[in-house]
Amino acid sequence: MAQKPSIPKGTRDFGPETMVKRNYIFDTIKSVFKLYGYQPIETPAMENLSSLMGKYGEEGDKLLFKVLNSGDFMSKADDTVLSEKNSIKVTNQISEKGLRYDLTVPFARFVVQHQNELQFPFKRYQIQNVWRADRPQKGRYREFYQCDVDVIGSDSLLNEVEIIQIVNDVYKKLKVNVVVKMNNRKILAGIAEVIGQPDKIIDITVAIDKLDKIGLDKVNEELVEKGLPQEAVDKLQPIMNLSGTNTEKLQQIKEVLKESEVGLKGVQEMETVFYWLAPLNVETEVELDLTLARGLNYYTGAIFEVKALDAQMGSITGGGRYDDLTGIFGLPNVSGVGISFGADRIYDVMEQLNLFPKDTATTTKIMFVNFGEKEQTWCLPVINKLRQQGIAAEIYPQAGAKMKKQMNYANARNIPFVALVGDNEIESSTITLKDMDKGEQKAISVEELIQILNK
RNA sequence: GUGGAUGUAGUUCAGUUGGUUAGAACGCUGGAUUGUGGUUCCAGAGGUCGCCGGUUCAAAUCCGGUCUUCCACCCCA
Repeated sequence: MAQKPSIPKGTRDFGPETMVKRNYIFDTIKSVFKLYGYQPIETPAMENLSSLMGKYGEEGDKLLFKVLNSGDFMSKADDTVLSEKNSIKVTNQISEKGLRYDLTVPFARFVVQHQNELQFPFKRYQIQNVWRADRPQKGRYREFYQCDVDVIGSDSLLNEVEIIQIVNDVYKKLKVNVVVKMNNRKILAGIAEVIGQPDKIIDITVAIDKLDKIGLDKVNEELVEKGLPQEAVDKLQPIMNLSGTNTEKLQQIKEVLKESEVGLKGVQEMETVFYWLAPLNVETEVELDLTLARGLNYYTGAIFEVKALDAQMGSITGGGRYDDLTGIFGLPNVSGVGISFGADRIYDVMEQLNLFPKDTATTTKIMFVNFGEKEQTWCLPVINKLRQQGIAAEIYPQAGAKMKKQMNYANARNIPFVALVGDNEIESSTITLKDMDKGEQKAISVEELIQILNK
């Protein structure tokens, strides 16, 4: 007895209607990327585990899918390691490949490996799926697509400005209302420095990040729990209570950070970005949010996060600047900045808000009813002609199938026109064209048919 | 990884304190209509009640395990 087929947890099949909508998102994003001069690359689904481990923090390592070695890997494994039953050590013995967790780290690897073939600053885009062994929920999958743009080999803040423009253009095209939240790791480092806890920066940022969600009191509790002295937590309070416009916030934070060189550098970077952005008439709101932390620990400068305004969903796009990602792979001092659009979450948001254009559902424009082999033979050259004109056309493949069945098929597939060619039409060299929406039909010539369908 | 909910026809869901042969709507197939779909009418097919085990004379219903989906935490696109 055949077992019920299924797919792994957190993965999905996509049917035709879903794919049409997904492609709409991919095409839109891709068109904007190209418009700004980015070039496409792809990298393998698998990377060497050594390239992936340690880049996403401790949590990230756990969420990596590891691929077993090929062959009789167990016989080669060290017995003492196996008997220890330590998962991490055993993994090292039996797995040396893993599925990519994001597109940024493979990109850094790519840049280092191909540095001599690339023209810097290198602007690339990459649209591929990534895998995370997370527990699935709404808007969280184990396999999902990221659409990344990065520019590497330039530390100009113009790139940050460009990324904001790209975000604006993409969401304007998709008709999704969003807010771009921005922060800077240097400011966060400065804060840690000023309160005398520079090595606690990760704990501090992770806790501050939750301000919206759990409130000030709980954040303070968590900070104390993580081993921060009370006086340091106290010093942090004015920062968490910042308010006003971006400029006002920066003004206040500058005061707090006046002792910290890094911190002031961060503030200055933000000021520059906002200054250059101002005359560009970007409609999307860009908000300085000092509670924005982002977990990925390779970020060193600007960090971005984009949230949909009209739907409840985690961040749908995120990124930032990384000063030394390529350093780990042997190419130091190359700065990059990029951002990643989460296609699956964007899809969920657009589905919720009903933002997909209706006509994307149509594929074939006209279907020829198949009355029999003789009629079929007459129709095929006509269909060829239509296709040469770029008109999507097809014929029902079963010669002489019941009319009702054929019409039903066209209707179910949302094909807007049906052509009927039987004895009468062949005799007079015409085609009876039926408009499925209006239900009207008329006899016309092939030339007229092309004209009507080309509209 | 921790805690909670969920699973019944292709789909969305009913199903009483455990009690004959598990239902509805929509969809599907055939017919009314042999050159006309979307409306209507008639008929029909379709279920190991997620999976495995246990309690019971008897389990969709109670218990345990497991998997899926969803929710919260963690983290994130």
